[in-house]
Amino acid sequence: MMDWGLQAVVIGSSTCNDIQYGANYIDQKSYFSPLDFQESEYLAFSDMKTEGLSDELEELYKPFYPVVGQNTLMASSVSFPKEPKEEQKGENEQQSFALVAAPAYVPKYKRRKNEQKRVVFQLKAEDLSSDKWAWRKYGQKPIKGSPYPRSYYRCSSSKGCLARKQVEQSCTEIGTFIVTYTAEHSHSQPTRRNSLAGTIKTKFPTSNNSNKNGSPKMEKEKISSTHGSTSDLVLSKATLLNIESNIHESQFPEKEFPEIEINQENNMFEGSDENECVSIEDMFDGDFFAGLEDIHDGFSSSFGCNSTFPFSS
DNA sequence: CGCGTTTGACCTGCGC
DNA sequence: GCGCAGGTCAAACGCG
Repeated sequence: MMDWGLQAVVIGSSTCNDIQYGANYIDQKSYFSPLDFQESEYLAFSDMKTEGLSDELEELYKPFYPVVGQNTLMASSVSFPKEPKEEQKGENEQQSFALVAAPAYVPKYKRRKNEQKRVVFQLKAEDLSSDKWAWRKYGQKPIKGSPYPRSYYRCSSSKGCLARKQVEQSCTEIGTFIVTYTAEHSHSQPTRRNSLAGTIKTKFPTSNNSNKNGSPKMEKEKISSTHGSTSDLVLSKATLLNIESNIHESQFPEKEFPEIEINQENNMFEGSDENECVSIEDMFDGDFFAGLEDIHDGFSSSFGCNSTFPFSS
C-alpha cells in the first residue's frame, strides 16, 4: 500500500492562490478525503482529531485517497475559510463546513472558493478514473491565464450532497489534470455508477466555428463506453476535443509546479470494505478503453496528430 | 423518464 | 461604483 497518507496534504492559506504543493503538514482544523471513504469514518474523524489522535488517523486515512496509477502525480491541499469579516458571514461559513448533515439552508450561490475547504489533486489523465464517485458536470468556464477551461462537477449520487469537483488540465504538463474537491459527500460511496444517459455524441469540427472559450465548437458524435458516468471517468468528447485543440494551439509557460510523485506497488483500488480491492483492469473492462481508443482515432484523423492525446495507452 | 452534457446568462466577491 | 473573474443556474437537448 502506498505510504503517503497525510504526507501529501498541505494547508493552504486563506486564499486560493496560496495553495502549496508537497509540504508535509497535518492541518489542525479538519481533514478530509472526498474520494474514497465511508460516511461513518469521516463522521467520526473530526472528533478524533480534536482528541489528538492524528497518528491513528493517519493510518486510518491512508487508503482513503484515490489509489491511482503509478505515474500519477498528486498534490493535495486544504484551504480554509478566512475568519468571517462580519457576523453575518459566519452562518454561511458553517454551512460550507458541515461534514455530513444536509444543510437546512443552501444559499443559491456559495461562498467564494477560497473560503471553502478544498483539496487539490494533480492527476495523470489516465488516473482520473480512480474517482469512484458519480459526478455530474454543471458548468465550464475559461480560466484567465490558462489555455484550458475548467469544468465544474457536483456529486450526482445524492441530491443533498454538497460535494463539488473542478477539473482543469495543467498548463505545464500535457495529460496532467488538476482536480479540486470542495465540500464533502453527505452519503456513502456509491457501489456503481449510473447509466450511460447523457453520454454525448460529438462530431468533429468541420470549420472554424468557435465557442466563447476559443475552442472549436463540437457537433455530436457517440462515445462508446460501458461505464455510465461521463464525469471524469470518461471525459466528454467535447471536453477532450477542447483539450486537444488547446494543446495544439497553446504555448506552455515554463512554470514550475512542485509535485509529489507517488510510487505505488500495484494498480489497486481499495474500496470502503477492507476486502474490497479492485484492479484497474477489473474496474474498467475492454470496452472502456476501446471507447477511448475510438476517440483517440478520431483525434488523430481530425487533427492529423496522434501524439498528444492524454488518454492514449 | 431519468440522468447526462452543453452553454449562455446570471450572481457574487474582489480589486481598483 | 464599476469591471473582471470565478462559480452556478437552468434551458435545451441527447442517450439508454
